[in-house]
Formats: sequence, C-alpha cells, structure tokens
Amino acid sequence: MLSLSEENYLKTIYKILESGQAAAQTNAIAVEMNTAAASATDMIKKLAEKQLVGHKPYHGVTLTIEGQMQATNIIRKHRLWEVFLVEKLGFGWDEVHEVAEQLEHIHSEKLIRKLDQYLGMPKYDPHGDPIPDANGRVTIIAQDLLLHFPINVKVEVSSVSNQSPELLQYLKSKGIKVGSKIEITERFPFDQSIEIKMKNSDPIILTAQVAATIYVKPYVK
Amino acid sequence: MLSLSEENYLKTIYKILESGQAAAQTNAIAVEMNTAAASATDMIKKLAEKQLVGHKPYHGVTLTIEGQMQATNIIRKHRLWEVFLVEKLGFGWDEVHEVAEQLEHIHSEKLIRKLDQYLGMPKYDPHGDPIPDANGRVTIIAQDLLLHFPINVKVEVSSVSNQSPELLQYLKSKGIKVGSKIEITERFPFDQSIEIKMKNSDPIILTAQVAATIYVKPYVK
DNA sequence: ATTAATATTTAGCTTTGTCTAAAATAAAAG
DNA sequence: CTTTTATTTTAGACAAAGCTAAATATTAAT
Repeated sequence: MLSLSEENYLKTIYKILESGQAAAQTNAIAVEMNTAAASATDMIKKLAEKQLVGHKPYHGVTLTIEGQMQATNIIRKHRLWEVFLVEKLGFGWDEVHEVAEQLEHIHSEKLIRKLDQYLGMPKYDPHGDPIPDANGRVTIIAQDLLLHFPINVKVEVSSVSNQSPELLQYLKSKGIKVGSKIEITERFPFDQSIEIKMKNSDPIILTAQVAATIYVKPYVK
Repeated sequence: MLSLSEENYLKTIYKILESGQAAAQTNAIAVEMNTAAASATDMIKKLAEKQLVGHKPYHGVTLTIEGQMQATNIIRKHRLWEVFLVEKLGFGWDEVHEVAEQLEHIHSEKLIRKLDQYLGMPKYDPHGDPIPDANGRVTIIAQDLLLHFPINVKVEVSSVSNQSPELLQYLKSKGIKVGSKIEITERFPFDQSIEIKMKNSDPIILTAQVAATIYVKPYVK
C-alpha cells in the first residue's frame, strides 16, 4: 500500500502530465509539492523502484500503467468526496479542496464503491472536473478557455481549473459557477480582459488571469 | 496539530482510563497499540511535554483536561463516521471499525459539525456507544453486562463492547443487535454460559466470553 | 528484608521523508 | 564549440516513530 507522500507525488506527476507535458520535470514536481528538488529526486527513485513511474535521470518522469491507475484512483476519490461535501453536507465549492485532500487518502475500496453509489455515480465534481471511473477511465469533454472563446456566442461554464478558495469565492460573488450561461460581449486587446454578460445581471469585466481559469462549451439548449 | 500517532496514543490512553484504571500503564498502552513498551515510553514523554498527559515515571499516565478534550474529539469523530457508514452508506456494523479508524483522523471542525447535523445529531453509534458532544461531554447510560444480569427479566441490548468483525458477525448471524429485546432463560454455572430467548427465534446459548461483551438495560415498553 | 519477577526507561539503531550544500549534467548563449 | 546558466542528482544531516537489548525501578514472593 502506498504512503501518503507517495500518493501525493503520484497525483502531482499525473497532473503535470495531464497538462500536456511529455515528461514531468523534477523541478516542476518539487514546486507543486512545495518541497526541495532533492526531495523530489529521492521520491522519484522510490516510485521508480516500485515500478510506478519511469525515470530517465535528468529527463523527467512518466507514469507506468500501474502508476496511472493509482493516480487516477486518488483523483477519483478526491472528486467523489468533493461531491459529497457539496451535495450532501452543504459545503461551498470554495471550501472543499483542503478537506478532500485529506479524505482522498482513506484506503477502502468498499467505501468508495458505496460512496459513488450513494452520490448517484456522478460524472463531474463541483468544479466541473471529470471523475475517473473505477477503472481509471476519464471522460474528456470538449471545452475551451473562456479567455480564447469568440465574442457574442452563448456558452456554458463547464469547469474551473483553479482550486484556490480566493478565486472560487470571487467567482461565486460574481454569480459564476459550473453550468452558468454567459456570453462574451467585448474583448479588450490591450490587457486581454473581457466583458461578459449573464442573464439577470450587469456586465462583468474579467481579467485575463481569471478568464484563463474558466473553461466553457458552446451552449446547446 | 497532533500527528496521527499522537492521536492514536491519546485515544488508547483514554480507553484504558475509561475502563476504570486510575492510571494507564506503559505496558497496557503498548499492548493496545501493538508496539514495544519502549515506543510507548517515548510517545508518553512527547505527550507529557505537550501537556496532554500527566506522567509520573514508573507509575503510569493520566490525561490532562486538554488531553481529554483531544481524545474525546477523536472518539466523537470515529463514532459519527460509523453512523454515517451504517446509516447512509449501508455498511454492516461489523464492517465499519477499520474505515472509521482512518476517518477519525481527518482534521476539519467544519466537516464534523456538518456531518453531525447531516446525521441528525445522533447520540449513539451503531454499537450503542455514546457519541461525545462537541464539548467532549459523554452521556453515560445505566447498563449492565448481560453476563451478570438476573434471569427471566426482559432486557434490551444497549451496546456491544467489542469491535472485532468476527464477534460482530457472529452476533448478527444470531440476530442480536443494539435494541434487540432478549431474556435470559437459564444460566449454567459450570462454564458461566447462558441461554437466552428472543421473540420469534429458538433459544440461543451464549458462552461467558460472548455474554461479557453485551451490555443491556431493563426493557421498559 | 532480601531475592526474584515484572514493568519501565534508557541507549543506540533503522526507516521514511525531508532539508542544504556541493557536484554533475544538460541546455542555452555567445 | 566552448562557456555560462539552469536543472538534477548525490552526499550528508535531521526529526518522527518505531525497534531491540541493556539498565533501572517497582512489586511480589520467599
């Protein structure tokens, strides 16, 4: 069975690879884990010995099939717990990340199977991220960054790619959540900010930084 | 914040003291924790430095007020999670202990407050053990060991003082659970076993060992 | 009241996961 | 194509939590 630390490293490596990198660099892992690069190197060696990652020294790491299974399983647990916290216990979407970080490390197949059933086998977590199934399969939906989306097209918010409570609270205060219908009404090239419009609310200006965390899909009624 | 190990030691010390001892002996703690006595000594020193236990070398430990608060809080979390697992997820009472041992170490005041509400502020866990309130107060109910109870008096099972899945499964198979109405119909002095009768079932013989894990209270309709 | 038995503590070592500083390698720049 | 810069790895230490073996207290027994 994996230690808490091993699980967190695997999850981090998975996230880096998911974001499009061919290999996860030691430094990127260390930054994400808030540890020294040397610590990351040590852990990489251990995970490589356990056949969970492939490691070509100085050239980053990749996940083996087994490593991928473990990583998606942790993410599956994290996201299911987030659904539980929001849907059943009434947490806000901005309050669940830290607690789910702990809950994701509970070891019990049966618990997750039953939790999944209890929640109605949800496909997405409260931030719109897909929940891997028990076999580690993730359904990827077509979505685009709001930041880059054409003007004057009605879209639906499909996910938000940032877990910081501050950002999530900010979006909540603007009435923006997963499922919101919005439309870009204007784009300001000088700072890449955009103006959006939602039903029953005044136009809102979003900075590029914020618009780069929001994913949308075309709205089909 | 306490480490996992510190929490487990505190819980163990609490349990030993709860069972009537004036002080918890190093050895008793080590046995309960499945560690060497030397390890227990080390941890006792650490907990004493943190003012969570009082330690007179060679004469066992007691809990300070703060140590007691911490211990009851862990037990509170353990028992609330057990209720959740049984009531909401459909676990059997014999399947929850191990998972709750993990869940009890999740750190989040808010989580426990909301879980408690979600479960309807239960007073007892699935084994009939009282759930301490948020201030660490435990409601102790009058109950007696079935083993020592008079014959031919109708009683209600109030709790079962053993968490081993084997025993709990055994009781389940006999139809004995918290709330069951039973009556001792005969007592066999030579081995202290007893014969009990429950509505709609044949008489059952319970060994002294089993009858010593079952607590009952007089049945008042 | 000694001695024997039991319980507890101390001493020294191990593993896990972390760190800093130094050495080695790869990539970028001139 | 060499030098500078950035990244990665190695070496050596440290804290937490555990262990065994040896030393020390306490309790029980003669």
